[in-house]
Amino acid sequence: MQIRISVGNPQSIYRQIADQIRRAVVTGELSVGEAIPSVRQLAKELVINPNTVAKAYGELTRDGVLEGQPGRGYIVANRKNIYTKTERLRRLDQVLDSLVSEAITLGFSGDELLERLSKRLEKLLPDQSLP
Amino acid sequence: MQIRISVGNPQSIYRQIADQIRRAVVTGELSVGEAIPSVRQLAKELVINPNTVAKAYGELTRDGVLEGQPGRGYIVANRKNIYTKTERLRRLDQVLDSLVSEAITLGFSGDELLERLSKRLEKLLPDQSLP
Amino acid sequence: MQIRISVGNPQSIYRQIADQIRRAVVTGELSVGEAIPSVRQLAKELVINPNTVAKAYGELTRDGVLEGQPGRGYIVANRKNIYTKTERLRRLDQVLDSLVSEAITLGFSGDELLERLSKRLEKLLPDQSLP
Amino acid sequence: MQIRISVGNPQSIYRQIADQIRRAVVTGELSVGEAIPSVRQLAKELVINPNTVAKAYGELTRDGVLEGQPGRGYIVANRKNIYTKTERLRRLDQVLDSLVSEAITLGFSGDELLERLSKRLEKLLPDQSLP
DNA sequence: GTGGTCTAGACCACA
DNA sequence: GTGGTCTAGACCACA
Repeated sequence: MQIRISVGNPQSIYRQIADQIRRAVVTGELSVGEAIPSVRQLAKELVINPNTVAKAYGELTRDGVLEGQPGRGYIVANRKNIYTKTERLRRLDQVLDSLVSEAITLGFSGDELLERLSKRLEKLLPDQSLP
Repeated sequence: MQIRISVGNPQSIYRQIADQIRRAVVTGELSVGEAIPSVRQLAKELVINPNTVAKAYGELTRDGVLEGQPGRGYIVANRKNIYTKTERLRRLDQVLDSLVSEAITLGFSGDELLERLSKRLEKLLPDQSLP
Repeated sequence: MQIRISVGNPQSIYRQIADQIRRAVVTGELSVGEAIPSVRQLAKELVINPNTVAKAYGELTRDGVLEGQPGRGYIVANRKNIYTKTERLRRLDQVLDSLVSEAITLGFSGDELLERLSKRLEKLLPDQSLP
Repeated sequence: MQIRISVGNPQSIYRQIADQIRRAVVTGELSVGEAIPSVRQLAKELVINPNTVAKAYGELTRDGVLEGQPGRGYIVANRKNIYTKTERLRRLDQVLDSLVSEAITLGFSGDELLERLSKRLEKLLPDQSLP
């Protein structure tokens, strides 16, 4: 898989990496058990500090998206929900609130936002079929 | 107008203030030319650091929502959009893509995500009616 | 509260810090809403790098033990279970397996281990009364 | 004797090997003076790096569980405890305290913890009978 | 080779 | 003042 970062910093670098891996897992570009680039390899490729990559991988591991194979890098983990329903909603709402804020700042209305999300979902998840 | 902040961390305080003023302008609660509380007055009222209020007003001024009246505080500006439609959509989509990955990772489906966004919008923007 | 670290490294420094704060919360030495030392202050006190303290606080925040107050440091969070029953058991078992390993290495039998845990519980939680 | 490893990450591979040999010695499955598989043979059998096996044997040798027979592999040593009772308890308590904090943080009570430890012991040490 | 920990220190956002 | 991000780089554990 190909990861790209942009220094035009809307998002921090480690977040850009984590997001892209999340997306690749979600879209099936990466499958369970598949190895991802090692911390050092990716850092070299992107010309960033290994610590930054490690931070992204660490977050993904804590969220159950990746799994460290001691001494042999990271693989895509067999996903399962580790958070309670309440906690999952809390996390979703937190992200949604940021989104709404950002949308308002950009001058979009609630309806425009909903419609645009719909379109992105169709594009990102053409074969809608998650739990 | 009445501004409220909550220390519950989801959003930074300056963003809470800026968003509330944006909404008030957008819903017509504040009209063009109307004066808003001074930096010091609002900071005192909310028991927060004046820098925080100044940061919010500064962002709103840069975005053309407010207009500083040297020596006499801020008034609601005659608003105009700064970004082109394309640029605004590009920025929104960036945030939306991040949201979708995160939501799916948390185990939500596209439909659940849309529904939840709807609910948050009702809560955050009860009197919907944007430009 | 007083945090102490020892370079005799059975545990990494950030882990020693996290453990001690966990314990202080559990025993009631720290109560909900109480502020803990700032990252920089504690780092200075312990003569270690701020990043190391930040790592400990970060873990505790992710586990819902602490809560960051943007710009104003960390406080003890209102605890709630964020993990599913399955995940909580998985995490407990992981720690238990390490413990058993360590106990075996030290030459203790299973019965001795159980008995000793009993004693430690009495000492650490004299007023047993958790959910 | 039959050694099994699992790549599921809880314990490092070398530790899994060392623990299994300790258990076998302790339960009498391996008796004093008995030879164990050579580093290369076991590594080949488990399809792992010989360094990993060597690391396990090294630790066991330092702890007096095994004895290297120059040129002829390792045998089970006539075991003696290296640490004093006090030192062993001190080390155990350190791990136990860490366990208790973590368990309570995860929402388990002392009783649940004891019960769960019991279960893990049954699973990990089915034929209980230590020195 | 792999990742994990830690330091020293810069720079930024926010209160 | 607070924490967050990132770099450069050392050293260690493990495979």
